[in-house]
Amino acid sequence: MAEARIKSREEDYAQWYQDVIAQADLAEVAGVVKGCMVIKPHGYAIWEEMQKDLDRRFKETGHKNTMFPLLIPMSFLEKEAEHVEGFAPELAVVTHAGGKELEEAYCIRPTSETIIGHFFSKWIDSHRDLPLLINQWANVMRWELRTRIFLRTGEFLWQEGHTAHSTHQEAKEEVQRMLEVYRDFARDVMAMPVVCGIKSANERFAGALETLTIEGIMQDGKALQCGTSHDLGQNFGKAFDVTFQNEEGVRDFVWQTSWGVSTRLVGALIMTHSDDDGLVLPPKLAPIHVVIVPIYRKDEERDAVLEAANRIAGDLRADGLRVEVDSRTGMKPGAKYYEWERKGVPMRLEIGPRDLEAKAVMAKMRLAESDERGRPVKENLAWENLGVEVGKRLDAFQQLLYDRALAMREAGTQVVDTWEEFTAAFEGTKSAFVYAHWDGTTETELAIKDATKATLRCVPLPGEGPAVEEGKCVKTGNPSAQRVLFAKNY
RNA sequence: AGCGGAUUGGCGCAGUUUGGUAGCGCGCCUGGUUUGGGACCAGGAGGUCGCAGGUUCGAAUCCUGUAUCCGCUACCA
Repeated sequence: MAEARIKSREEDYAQWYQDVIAQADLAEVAGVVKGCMVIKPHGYAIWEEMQKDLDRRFKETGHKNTMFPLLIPMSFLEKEAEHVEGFAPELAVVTHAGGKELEEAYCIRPTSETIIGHFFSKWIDSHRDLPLLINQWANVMRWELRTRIFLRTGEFLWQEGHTAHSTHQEAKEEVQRMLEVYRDFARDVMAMPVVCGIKSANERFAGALETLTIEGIMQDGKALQCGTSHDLGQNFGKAFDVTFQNEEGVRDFVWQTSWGVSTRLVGALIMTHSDDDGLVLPPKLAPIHVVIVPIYRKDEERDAVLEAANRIAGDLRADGLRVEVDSRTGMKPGAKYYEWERKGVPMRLEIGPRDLEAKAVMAKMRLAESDERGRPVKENLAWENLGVEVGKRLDAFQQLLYDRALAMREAGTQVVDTWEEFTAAFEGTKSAFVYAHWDGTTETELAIKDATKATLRCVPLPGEGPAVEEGKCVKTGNPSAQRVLFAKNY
């Protein structure tokens, strides 16, 4: 009876991912604009929850929001050699406007370091202007060759923080601080454990001295870069002449940082928690915490049930919960159950005549155990103190998701010392988080990628990954200071 | 960008080999009966077959070009 709306993860992981997005009604490929997506209300609502939480964290760390132009003069990109080399191949360029060819072409921003650098040079004169701490919520465009919805699209939403400091030390502290904001957000809000580390020279941001990253592991063992924080040094300061006079009256270039996360996080959320029944959302990001499904036969029952459902919804909302009453007619309760489960709603309350009698509701969590007859376990909750009890269960659900994700990461993590073990971990389409010694050269990094498709995700920061010890490179046998993280990636 | 596959009502597909003017399932609309894990009956609406050329008396079907999507590769948040 149950037609397979969602391909199982085991059968076809990539198809499963697309099916979950379609069935949860999160987004769709635009089609009429190559590589671009339409984010639908349920998907956008998740992004809005992410924005709300992150925006608060950015403001708590002293940043203010801004808006810079979508279009950037082409000459701006060319001012920083590595930057233009890195981004030129994926630029969309505007050559005509107002019915005539432009004197100078604009590109649609792939990121805003250059145009922000230009304005920083206008705004900064004195050490008293520093630090300058801003953020922008924006769309950017990178003309990628292959689209994967939420993970890699031509246009995407993100935030980009840009800061300027008087010393390199202060800039480095900012880079670290914002990485920690991302890590905390991933862990505490997305229920997603991440590995914090430093990108190799080969993987770092075009124009940065150093790029810090948070790397998440997906259910298929592949890594997803979930956020980055860059130490730009004085590269953009020099390119855009961003200088200030220090306390001694000496003019110097500012030290800059930039950091960002994107709507890719929605993809990370899906591939961390969801299952073959569809989307699974952590309560802290779920647009709907609780859906109430009324059950009735006769009209009199219907009125009484709906009245109770609406009253309960009102009470729960007053407790700060996001609640929806599914009062659609002509749809059996079972059909509603499946729909809300596909959409990832963490908790469902069923209320019918029997419950009115008992002054209670039946509660079912999105990840319920099944009984011996294969039916999901439900729990009877009294009306009295319902908000408190629901809140407890949502908190427990948030924790459960984190625990599951952490267990998944542990099961998918290996410490490897031989090339045989290394290649075995990445055989065929397999992937895992593999910690192995590396000799520190780009040459070896590329040779490993060539042989196994595994990429160097990061050099773990202190406290991340296995205990630091010296060893020999898994590929070349040359000396290595510590193990680094390899995985195939999205 | 390279190689391969695809594009036919909202969705999933058949029809293409062998050219004759489009069909099925789901969904949708109306009415009725239903409603504690994906309801049923009856009636109904909806398609210039991705787009542009060409061949032909006639093209969803053959040819050329092109766009978009999917898979692998490559590039990247």
